[in-house]
Amino acid sequence: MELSKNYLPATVEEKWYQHWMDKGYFRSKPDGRQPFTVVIPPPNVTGVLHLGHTLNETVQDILVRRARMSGYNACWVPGSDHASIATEAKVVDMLKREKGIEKSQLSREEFLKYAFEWKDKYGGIIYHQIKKLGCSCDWDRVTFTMDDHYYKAVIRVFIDLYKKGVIYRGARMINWDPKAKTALSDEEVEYKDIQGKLYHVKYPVTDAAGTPTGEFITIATQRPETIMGDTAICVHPEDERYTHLKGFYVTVPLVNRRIPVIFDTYVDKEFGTGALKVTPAHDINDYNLGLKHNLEIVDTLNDDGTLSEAAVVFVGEDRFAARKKVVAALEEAGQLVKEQEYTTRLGYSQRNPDTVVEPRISTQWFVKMAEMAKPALDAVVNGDVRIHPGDRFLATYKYWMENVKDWCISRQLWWGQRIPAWYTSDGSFEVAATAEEAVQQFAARGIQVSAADLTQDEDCLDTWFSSWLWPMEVFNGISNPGNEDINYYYPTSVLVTGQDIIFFWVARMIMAGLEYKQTKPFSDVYFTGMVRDKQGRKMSKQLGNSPDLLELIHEFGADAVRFGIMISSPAGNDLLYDNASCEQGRNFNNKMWNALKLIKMWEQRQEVDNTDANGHFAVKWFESRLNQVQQEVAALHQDFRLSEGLKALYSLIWDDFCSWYLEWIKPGFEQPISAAVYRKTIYFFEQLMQLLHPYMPFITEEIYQLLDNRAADDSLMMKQFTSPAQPVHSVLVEGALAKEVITSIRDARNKNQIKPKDQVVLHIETKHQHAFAQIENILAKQVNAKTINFVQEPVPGCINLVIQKDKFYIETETALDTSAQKATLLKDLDYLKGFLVSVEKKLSNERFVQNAKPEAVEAERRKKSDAEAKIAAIEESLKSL
RNA sequence: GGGAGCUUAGCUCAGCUGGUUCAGAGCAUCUGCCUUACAAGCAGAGGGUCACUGGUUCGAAUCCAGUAGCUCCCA
Repeated sequence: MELSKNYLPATVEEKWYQHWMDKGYFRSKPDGRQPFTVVIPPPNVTGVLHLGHTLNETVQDILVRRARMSGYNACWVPGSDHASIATEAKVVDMLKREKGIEKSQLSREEFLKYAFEWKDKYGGIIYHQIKKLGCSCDWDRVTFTMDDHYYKAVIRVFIDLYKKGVIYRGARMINWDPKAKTALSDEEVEYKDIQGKLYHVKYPVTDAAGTPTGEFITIATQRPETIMGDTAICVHPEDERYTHLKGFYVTVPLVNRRIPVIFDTYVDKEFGTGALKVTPAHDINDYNLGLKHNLEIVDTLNDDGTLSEAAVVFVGEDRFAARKKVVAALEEAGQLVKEQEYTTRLGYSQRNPDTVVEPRISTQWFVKMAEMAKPALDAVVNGDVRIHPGDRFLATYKYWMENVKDWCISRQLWWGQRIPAWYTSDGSFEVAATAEEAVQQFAARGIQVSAADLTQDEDCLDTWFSSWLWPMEVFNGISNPGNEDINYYYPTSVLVTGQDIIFFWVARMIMAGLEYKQTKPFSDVYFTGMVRDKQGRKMSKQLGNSPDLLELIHEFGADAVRFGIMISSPAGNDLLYDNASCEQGRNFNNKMWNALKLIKMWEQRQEVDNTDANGHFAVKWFESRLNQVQQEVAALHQDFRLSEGLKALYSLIWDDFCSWYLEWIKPGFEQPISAAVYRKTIYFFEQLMQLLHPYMPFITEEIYQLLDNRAADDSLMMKQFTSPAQPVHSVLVEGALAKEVITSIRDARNKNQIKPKDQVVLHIETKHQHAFAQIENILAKQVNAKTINFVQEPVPGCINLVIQKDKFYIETETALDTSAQKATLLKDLDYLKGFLVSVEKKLSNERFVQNAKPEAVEAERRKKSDAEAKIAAIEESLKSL
């Protein structure tokens, strides 16, 4: 079969993915083996995979494939979550744009029908991309957080936690997204530094009877549009500027409401004017102050961020438009003292990044976190759940867990699990799975109602309230506890995810796992870094610096993309993505492809003889080298240092196998090759492909299949690793010496401008002739030497080289520049002499000899004798020049 | 404001418990090669006061303290 000039990934990838699927290799069923379970961090159904996902999925596939080849029953469960806010927004948008329908015109059921249609249409895109990337997920296990069983599981957990008193309903200050018109949890708010203004506004002081004293208090505020909601002015009790105002009042500008001056140490005397306007409805700190001082709450905003009736002025205006108008009105009234530039931080909705979150008092559902946090914290602190890399995130995790606040889980949305709370007309409620059960519960309380009298809570649950059950419910562990799958696969092995969702998800999954399975959900957490562009900027749609995954795969091939993203991705660090690394991956593919072509050329040229392949130094050496790297890679995997594992394999394949080994065994033009060496070479290549397979599944399978005749069921992806033999140290040392000698001689040839085609005669003066005798042929070929002689003394008129303790004389017809050689030798000599001095100094230092470890002293002694031998060799060489 | 981390070659990063397997890798750069697997390649080479200042030590990129700069998390 004719092999193409370069490796062509497209058809190969298509072919093998289909083959693996057809054979059912990705499927997992419980059996007698140990499970290795990974659940995909559900990407949400709104989008496409970006490079961050790509990194994530690639890491998971590497772990899963390697486990599958190491005797484990590997199970990787794919899925996606419903992304309540983001998806609902997209569906609302689509309805308006494409069908001219407003959400308000639809019933909940009608809306959900559209949402599911939308999900079916776009949810598959992500799965398609994961497949293109070569991921070995068990596609029979795809799970969606709105699946029937999943929905029920979420409701079951809600009811259970409510009954345990962990979930409660109450009015609290929450984060409000006025665009999505829903509450958010604290974690869904992202803070950004903003250049804002501080407005200084003066409020006229009145006495208790309401008579103006003629005095004013000036406050500084960033949000003048909330003035109408002010219900007090607060000053520090020890602030002498204000102590005389005890018992006095001020009049709120524009609305002329009389509010008290209160005193609290909460106020910072140094900030602004030292006087704080208190707006309990619109600021969390003001809210707390209000609670403490029994202040009235005047909510001046509607749920869409416009001013409400309570604001009296500018009713219906958006909060930011109202701000301008209020400022203008204050100025006109002469109550605006000054404006000042001011840097502040504003909270933005994570899912509507252009929307400023509004603190708002609202009745919502909450999960009490303190009790659940405790065991989840312990699990990580005591190492039951191990976080990689290292414990860099331990401090963050600890801090959050120790300071965790209650979790607001209700969302004013339709796309999600509807809260199973049932209300009577007077507002009392019961939490139950169905209206019928609620009726019974009411009856138990002595309240007689019928199901028709009850209305269900309009709100749905936070998406993370479903995601935190993921490692359990993908195996129906909540909806059908104790089933075979959950018993076998749980707890899962590794969770691979971004560090940005450590609180949203990782922490909460641990809580849920401990609550419902009394066991951690996973043993290891591997945090990947963030993918940035090569200038270090975050990937973003606005910058347009995020490449499209399918285009990348089209351009370079999936293996090359996987390579590119892994090679530059040290564990946990951010990775600066550059197309160049995919190019490197593509070139690597090509290198392997060409090595295959070379070896296939020999297939018909085998010469059966009696030689033992291990008699060939190259074979002996590469075998050891292979074993060595195989051990290294295993150790790196233990530590989740996947990037370094890939580097080791890249170098083993490209440098050791292609550049050295293949050149060493390569027969001359149209010459035969020893059949034994050929078989061994096939074996090595197979081993290399197997080691690399988890990283680059497609090309490795393709090469594996082409290397030899394979049975129909023989697939590299299912081939089990064998444990590596011990590398032979002495052989590795000899190999390293051979490389050094070859490189040095080539360098000498270069420096002396000997043309590649010009042959030389090499004379070797060594005490270890046998070491060179076994590589004589290799050496001659690699340095283009006509003959090699072993000598006992310097050969005049040659290029002189000293490598380790041996001397080499290169005889050539080219005119030699001895001064350059001399200079090189003198430079080496100089260095060695300096080195020797430092070693001798150490050895003559009594404190060193006494204090240092014996091995260290011994090492120094060895350095000394080595250096002396080298110096002698160089000096001799110099003499002969 | 509180906390965590980082600073090593032009770029991206390795360097675990202090000692030449300590100053490394990949990419980029330079030189020479169209050598019958590969120019998406081959063969070589040159790049670094290990941020700065002190300290501990016989010995520090490595341990300690301080300084500067950068990044992230939290309020």
